[in-house]
Amino acid sequence: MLDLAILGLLGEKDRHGYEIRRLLRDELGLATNVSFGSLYPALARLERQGALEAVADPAPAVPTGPSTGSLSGERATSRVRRGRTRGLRSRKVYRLTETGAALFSRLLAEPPSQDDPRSFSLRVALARHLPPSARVELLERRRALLEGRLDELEATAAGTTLDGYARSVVEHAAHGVRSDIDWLDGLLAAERGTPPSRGASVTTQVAP
Amino acid sequence: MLDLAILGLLGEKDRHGYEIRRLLRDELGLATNVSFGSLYPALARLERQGALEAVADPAPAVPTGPSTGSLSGERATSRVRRGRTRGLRSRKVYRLTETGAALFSRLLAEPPSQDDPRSFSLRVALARHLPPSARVELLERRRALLEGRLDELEATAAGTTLDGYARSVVEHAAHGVRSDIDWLDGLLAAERGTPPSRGASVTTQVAP
DNA sequence: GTCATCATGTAAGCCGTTACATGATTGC
DNA sequence: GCAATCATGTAACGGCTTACATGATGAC
Repeated sequence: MLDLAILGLLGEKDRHGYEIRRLLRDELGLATNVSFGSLYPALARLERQGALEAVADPAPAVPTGPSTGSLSGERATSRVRRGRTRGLRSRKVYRLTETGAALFSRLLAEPPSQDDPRSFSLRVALARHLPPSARVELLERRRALLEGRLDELEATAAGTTLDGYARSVVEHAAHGVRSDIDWLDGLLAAERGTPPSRGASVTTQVAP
Repeated sequence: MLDLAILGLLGEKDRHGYEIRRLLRDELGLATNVSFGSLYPALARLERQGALEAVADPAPAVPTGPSTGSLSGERATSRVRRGRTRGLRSRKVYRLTETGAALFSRLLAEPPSQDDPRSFSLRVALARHLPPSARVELLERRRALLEGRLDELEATAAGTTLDGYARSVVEHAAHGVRSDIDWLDGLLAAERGTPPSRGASVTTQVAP
């Protein structure tokens, strides 16, 4: 999970750990901040595995390239390089290697863990890196799973053993699942180029 | 989390582990089955702590008594005792002790972990055991938390850096949070004896 | 007599957390 | 010069999962 998210973020551009943490929170859906105690070890591990490599700092100045985003990088570099001799406890910027890119594809393609909805959401958030057929399969698998869960929830709600509070919880859960299914249907419709219906458009237009 | 759920279930009546697992799934909202590897150790631990005690077995057959409680225990014992000499690997039925009941109240009252929505849902499902003021506080705290989360999500969605898929994920998440808030508002209204509005009633009437 | 289901448990390990420790940069 | 914030890391631990091992019961 974390690995996949990190790799995905690093696919866009080189970044350092602290920045990744912020992006994890508000670029991808991961509501809560990942803790450092899990982020840094993950980065270290990925580096050991050869999926990432530390690039002393991004953009060794010298604007020889047409680089995008290098400007800020350059400034950062010069700042660090110029820095106090004590240096080295500054940002550590990582770059995705080819091995890492391959790992990313592999992780992204593998089925999300049944539980932990974040595993699924993350894959959708990164869906642009997936071939269209894989996208549809991802969405449809999830849809089937939710359909099953909805049945269970409705069966439970039909039972008579529940008191008001417990029943309300179950009914609200069922409502949430229905809403998820509707969302997936919207995404699937967009995926197939079939606008769901004129007038009532899906909340988001997904196509590039 | 698990402890609280177990204690809650055992508060109603004596049960054995396997049964608890089933109830965890479809009586309380806990969608997915708890694994044995986590359930049985939890039961053992609670027993060691004196929160539970094993009562050889409750009542198989022999409808001699109107018994609630101890009588059935005796009968159960007899079945197990009578059993194949190899016995003893049969069901192990637990009863909630007073210590356990106290522990239950304590756990139920303490604030749910911010993450893991199940922690909150579980408390709502068991809300009948909570004094009304605690119920309202539980719901309002959650409401405030969700309100904050919604702001964050909307801010993220407003950002321009997201591609279609990521944006859709964030927007759907925001929708879910709004739906949760509406649900809480319904529960709070019911809690205060103020029916939300005529015509559009809440999905569930919570009052006894 | 054998298969499915009910029932209890142990062992290893994953994935994350909190708490702690440290250093660098910026603004006042 | 000091505080806030940015930044990286380690240590200990927690809760849950999977996989494994075992036994009892009932149906056919």
